[in-house]
Amino acid sequence: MALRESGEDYLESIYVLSKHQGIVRSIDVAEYLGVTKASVSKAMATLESNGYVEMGKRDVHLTERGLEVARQMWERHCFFVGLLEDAGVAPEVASQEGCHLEHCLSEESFEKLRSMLRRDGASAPTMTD
Amino acid sequence: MALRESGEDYLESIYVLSKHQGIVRSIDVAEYLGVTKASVSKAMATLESNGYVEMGKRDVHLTERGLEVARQMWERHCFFVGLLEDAGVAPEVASQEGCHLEHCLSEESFEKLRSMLRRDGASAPTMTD
DNA sequence: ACGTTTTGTGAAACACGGCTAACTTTTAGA
DNA sequence: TCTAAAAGTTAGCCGTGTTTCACAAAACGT
Repeated sequence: MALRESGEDYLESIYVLSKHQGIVRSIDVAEYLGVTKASVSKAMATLESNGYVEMGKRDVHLTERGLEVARQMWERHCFFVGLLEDAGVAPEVASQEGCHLEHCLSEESFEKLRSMLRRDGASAPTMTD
Repeated sequence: MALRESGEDYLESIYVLSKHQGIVRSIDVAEYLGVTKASVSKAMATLESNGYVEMGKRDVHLTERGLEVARQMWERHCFFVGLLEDAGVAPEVASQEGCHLEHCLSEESFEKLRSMLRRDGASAPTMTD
């Protein structure tokens, strides 16, 4: 089953939160994304059944497969946010809009765009990979 | 009521088709977007009730309000498609992915991005405004 | 160790945007 | 002009992703 935009967002947020916290719980994801814990619960069930995450008693973590997607999304996020910030967009707006841009391109297209614009990892929005 | 991505796509396609044809019918929009005429019918009803289009006996046309949105979307479409093509993405892929990119940014952010990348109207994908 | 608070889940509902199927209306050809 | 094809509408369904509300299960402080 193909991953949708919201699924990618969930994976990405688990990835980002795990860098801050180590252990990530559903409630953390809910707060980070601004959705209810019921939404996270439902989403995690789907992601788990598709092999993107594993759920322990009181934590969620990415599988190898989920990690790959999450890293890619985060990379794109950083790229687009940096690009927008360089263009003069306010960080908060850039971050918000980058969240949508990051889901629009295929792997190949993204790589081509990044090569052309070669932003050389400048200004990761919050932290580095 | 705020316009969603699909609403913007409908307006944009009416705009593009009207430049080819003059008169645009629901069926033309359906074929252009690859959806059923039932979907167009439903969408047009919503767009009309929100003042974006007006429906004659056998045509649909944009209101001033709808035209403004449509032109903006088309402008962005051309920008992103051109950008991707310059990056080496195949025209067909670029066009498809541009369709999604065009909905991600606010007016302000788009203008800033365009200023920075200054692509000077090069290579409008199909026709000019 | 017990009760309170926090966290997670399940059921039911909703919005959205598509679809099919059946129907009506319009257009247009013989 | 009349009938067949094309175009449009309506009703009902589906999948996705939310929500709220009620409840279950852990975790934690005293």
